[in-house]
Amino acid sequence: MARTALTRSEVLDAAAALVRQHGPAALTMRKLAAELGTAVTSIYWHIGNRESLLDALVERTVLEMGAIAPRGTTPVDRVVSLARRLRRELRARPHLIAMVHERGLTERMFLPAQQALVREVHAAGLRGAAAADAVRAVQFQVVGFLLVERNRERAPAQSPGEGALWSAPPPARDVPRDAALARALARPVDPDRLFTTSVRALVSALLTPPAAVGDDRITPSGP
Amino acid sequence: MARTALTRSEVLDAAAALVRQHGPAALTMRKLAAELGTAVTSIYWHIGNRESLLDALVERTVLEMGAIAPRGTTPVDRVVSLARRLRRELRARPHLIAMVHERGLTERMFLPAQQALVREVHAAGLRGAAAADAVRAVQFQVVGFLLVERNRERAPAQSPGEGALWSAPPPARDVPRDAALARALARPVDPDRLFTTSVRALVSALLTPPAAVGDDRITPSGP
DNA sequence: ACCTGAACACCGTTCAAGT
DNA sequence: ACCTGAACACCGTTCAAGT
Repeated sequence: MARTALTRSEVLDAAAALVRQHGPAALTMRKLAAELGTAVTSIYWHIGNRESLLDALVERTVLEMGAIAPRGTTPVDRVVSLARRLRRELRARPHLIAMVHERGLTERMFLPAQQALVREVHAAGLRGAAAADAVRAVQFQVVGFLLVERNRERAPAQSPGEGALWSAPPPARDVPRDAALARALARPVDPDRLFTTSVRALVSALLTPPAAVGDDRITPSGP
Repeated sequence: MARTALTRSEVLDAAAALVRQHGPAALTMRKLAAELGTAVTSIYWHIGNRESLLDALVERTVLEMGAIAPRGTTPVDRVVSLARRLRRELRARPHLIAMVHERGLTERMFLPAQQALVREVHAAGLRGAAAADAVRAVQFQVVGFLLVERNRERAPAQSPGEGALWSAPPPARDVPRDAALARALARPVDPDRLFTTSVRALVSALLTPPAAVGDDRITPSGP
């Protein structure tokens, strides 16, 4: 009995520790109370129910996600560097990022990064709606890649995986027989490389003006 | 008492219905048993525990996800059409897709689509490792976009959202003041349009070799 | 082979009662 | 203002027992 007064942030710290080590499922109110040396119900007084506890945890993570500075000289390089640093930051907090995602707050967490993107896209000469499109395309691309990547890491060995399927002869009739391609697809993905390649392709297509060599693109009209 | 013999697929049907309507959290063994008119423990005999029930449900969804045929004439158009049809298919099954994702099976679910991509990328003239890179870049892009989109839909009105932040003057010093851009970013995202724009940008950057204007593509006979 | 109820060990949450 | 234990309504899972 008679421990020092329980504080909200103390509860959050303990909860964050539990989540960090064993994932959000391991965070039960009773375990948390035991960890803190209090009665379960004290937590309710300070934070409310489990849901708002998780919300508070997520809120914290979002705030910790500060602004990021780009590097490089060309606009494409700078945007790519932004994307890569974002990716590194997020990969350091897998569980909490997942919880941010589950709560639909991923976008908000990315707002500082969005502002940096706006700066670079503007510097590249894009204006108005076209600039906004470019910013959002990159943002979706980066966040999306991270989610896919997280997904893949959780299930490292799937069966049948790409490897098994592509080292055998292609099952569908009209899939071309390209040995080098099949070999490449049978190898595991190198996320670093794929990420950089993808972002660079997207960004250079978005930032370089169409150059108008007899191209058919005018304004995209809705389908 | 005395209902017709319980079958595995009957259990799965009932479970799928529960998930479809109220999400996976609403799928409790007791509710499911009540729905089926059996004892809770009968389910254990047929399927095992809750986890393997969910696994079976996910397995089913993956199998339901058949191959998809591309449309259009140019390689870029055909790849974009593949991406768009994939997106439509997946958006029809939000809860189950989320469960597939949680189990790290998203990649496997996309294997048929991957084969279609290989076909198109090959037809566009890419070979070997470069072709594999292109296929994977597109695949990650599509899956990633879907995950981000799902995330956004779950939290339609975030505060402070992009809107609030961009309709006020930019908080960071060196964020450029571009009224049209700010207005565009304050408007809600149009996912259809953004998706098509992004995929098209990525694909055209990946498929068009840096030079070469006069090349003819090598035919696929497309439906 | 299939199904059952009882029991166990866990949950989150509420509430009246303490200080 | 802060903390408590008891109690409630839910879980998933096991198991011995039925047919």
